[in-house]
Amino acid sequence: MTVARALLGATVRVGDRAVRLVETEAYVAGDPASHTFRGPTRRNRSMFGAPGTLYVYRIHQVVCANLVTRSGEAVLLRAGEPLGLLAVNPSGPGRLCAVLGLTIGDDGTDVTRDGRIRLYGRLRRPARIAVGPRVGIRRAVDRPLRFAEAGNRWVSRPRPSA
DNA sequence: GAAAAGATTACCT
DNA sequence: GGTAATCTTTTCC
Repeated sequence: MTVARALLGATVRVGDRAVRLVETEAYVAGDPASHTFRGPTRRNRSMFGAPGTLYVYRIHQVVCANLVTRSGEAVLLRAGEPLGLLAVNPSGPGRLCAVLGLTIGDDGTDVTRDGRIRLYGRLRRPARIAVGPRVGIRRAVDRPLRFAEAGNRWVSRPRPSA
């Protein structure tokens, strides 16, 4: 979850589209809410890959992207601030992936080697980081593993206050 | 092979 | 604030 905080303010670029991350969630080993909780499966195999591997999964009719930090642990990219002149709304995991053009086909991509998908350092440091419970899950709901840039308009609702 | 659950989103009350 | 849409993966018989 150290990485989840460090990613706030970082830039993610996919092809010619880029966003500045303003909201993330950490999923760690032994976390009942994590897809890795019950061991490796066909879907989450990339989440056990090397750090920097992209874990993309489909839920309902939407896809969400994670960045693997350690084997079995990953950071969910929840929202970003559009860079450039994008008339889009990357506020929310599904929307963010749609904006970046990420698909299930990008699952398992190594961000440190792939040229299309890349991570950049922070443009500017978040003024204040808000921490709160994660959203949308049914297990371990109370764990404060959600991180967002305080006051940023692109943070998805409900906005963490602490 | 069939049923249930899910890290979502949008729309209705 | 609550529920439906919608569909893939997982899990159980």
